[in-house]
Amino acid sequence: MDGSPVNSSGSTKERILGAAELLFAQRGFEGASLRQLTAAAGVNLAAVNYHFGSKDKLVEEVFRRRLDALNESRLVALAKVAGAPGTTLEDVLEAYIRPALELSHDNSGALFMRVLARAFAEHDDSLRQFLSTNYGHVMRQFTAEFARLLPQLSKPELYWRIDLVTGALTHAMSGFGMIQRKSDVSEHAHREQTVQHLVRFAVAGLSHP
Amino acid sequence: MDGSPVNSSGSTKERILGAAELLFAQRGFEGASLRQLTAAAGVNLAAVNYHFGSKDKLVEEVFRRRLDALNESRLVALAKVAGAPGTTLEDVLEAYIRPALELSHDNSGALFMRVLARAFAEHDDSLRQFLSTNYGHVMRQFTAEFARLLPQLSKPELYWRIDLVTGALTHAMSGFGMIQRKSDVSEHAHREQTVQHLVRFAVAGLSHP
DNA sequence: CGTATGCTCAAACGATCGTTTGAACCGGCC
DNA sequence: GGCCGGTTCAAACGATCGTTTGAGCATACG
Repeated sequence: MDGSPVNSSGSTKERILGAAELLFAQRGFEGASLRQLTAAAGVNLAAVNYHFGSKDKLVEEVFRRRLDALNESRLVALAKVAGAPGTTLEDVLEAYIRPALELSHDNSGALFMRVLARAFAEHDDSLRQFLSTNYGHVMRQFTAEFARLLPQLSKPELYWRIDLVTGALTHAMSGFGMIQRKSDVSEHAHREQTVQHLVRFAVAGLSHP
Repeated sequence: MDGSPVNSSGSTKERILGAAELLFAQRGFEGASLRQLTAAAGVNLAAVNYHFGSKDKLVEEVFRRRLDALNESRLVALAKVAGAPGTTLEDVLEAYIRPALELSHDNSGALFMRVLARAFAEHDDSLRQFLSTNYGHVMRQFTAEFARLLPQLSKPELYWRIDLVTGALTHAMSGFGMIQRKSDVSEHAHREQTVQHLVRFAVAGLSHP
C-alpha cells in the first residue's frame, strides 16, 4: 500500500531528499516513515541515518536545500530595489513572490511549497526556531523595507498586515503544481500572470486605508 | 515527558475531546498518540475506542463538535444580510469572520482554530472529503453571495481571491489565544477591533481593481 | 598484493503505536 | 438478593516506528 518503488536518478542523498519532499508533503513529517521513504527512494533503510544522522536532521536538510537558494534569490532581488527613491510596494513584493513562484515551477519545487505550508501551520517549536535562526534575517529585511514604504502604518498594524499577507501567499503557493492549465497559455506567460495576481492582492492587503 | 495528567471536569467523552483538541493542536493528528491523549484526559486508554470506535472517528468528532455550531452561526448571520439590496461586502465578511472570532475567544476554541489550520495545510484526502461533504454548502453559499456583490470579477478570478482571503484568515485565526494583550483594553472592544481589522483586509483583497 | 575508506546491505534492537480482550465495577429494576 | 446494560480497567495483541549493528562490497593508494 506504499507508493511506487520507482527511484529517481542521482546520488543516494539526493534520492532520499527527493522522496522525503514528496512524502513529507503528502503525509507530514510524523506521518511519513523512514521505511516508506527509503522504499520510495530505492535505497536501504539505514541510508538515512548514515547520510543525515537522524530523521530530524533529514527534515532540516530538506528545508535547507530549498530555502538557501530561495531566500538568496529573494535578497538579491530585494537589494536591487530596496532603498531606492522610486521603488514601489509592487517592486518589493515581486522580489519576495517571484523567486518562490519560479521554485514551484517544477514539480518537486511545488511539493516543497506544500512542505513549507505544513511547517507554517504546525506550531512546532524546534522547527520554527530552526527556520527563525537560519532565515529570520530575510523576513526582517523585507519588513524594514515595508516599513519604509508604508510610513503611515503603526508598527503593530504593519506586522498584522504582513502576517496576513504571508499567510495568504504561503497557502496559495502550496496549492500549485497540481493545477491543470489550458494548453494555449505558455508556461512563462502563466507564471507572469500569477505573479501579478499575487502582487496585486498583497499590495491591496498591505496598503488599504 | 508527557503533559500534566490534570483532567478537566465533565464526562469521559468530553474530557477526551478536550484533550484531543489540545494535543492535536500541539502535535498534529499523527503526532499525538492515544496514550498521551488519554493520560492528559485522565481516562483509560481503551475509552477512546469504546466511545468513538477509532482514532480517525475521534478526529472527525473533534471537528464536528465545533464546526456544527460555527457554521450554523455563520449561515444564520449570512441569512440576515444575503440578497438584501443594501448589503455590503463588509456585512458578508463579518458574517463569516465574527462567529469564528467569538469561538476563538475562549482557550479551547482558540486551540480548535489551530487544529483547523492544520487540517487546512494538510492535503489529506479523507479529511478534506469529510469537511467538504459535511460543511461544503457553507462556503458555497458565501461564494454565491460574493459573486453577487462582485459582478465585475470573472469566476476564476473570484475563486482565486476567495482562496487567498480564506488562507489569510485561517492562518491569522490560528494564531489567536496565545496573544498577551494590554490590560486597558476590554475583551469585547479588542474582539470588535480585530473583526474590523480582518474585515477590512478581506474587503481590500477581494475588491481591489 | 594488502589494506584502508566510503558506502550499502539484511537483520535485529527496544520502544511505541492503534486496537482488542475479558474481567471487574456500577447503578437501576425485577 | 439476583441480574443486566453501560462503563472502566489492566493487560496483552501484532504491527510499525527510529535507530543501531556488523558483515559485505567496491574503489583507491601504498
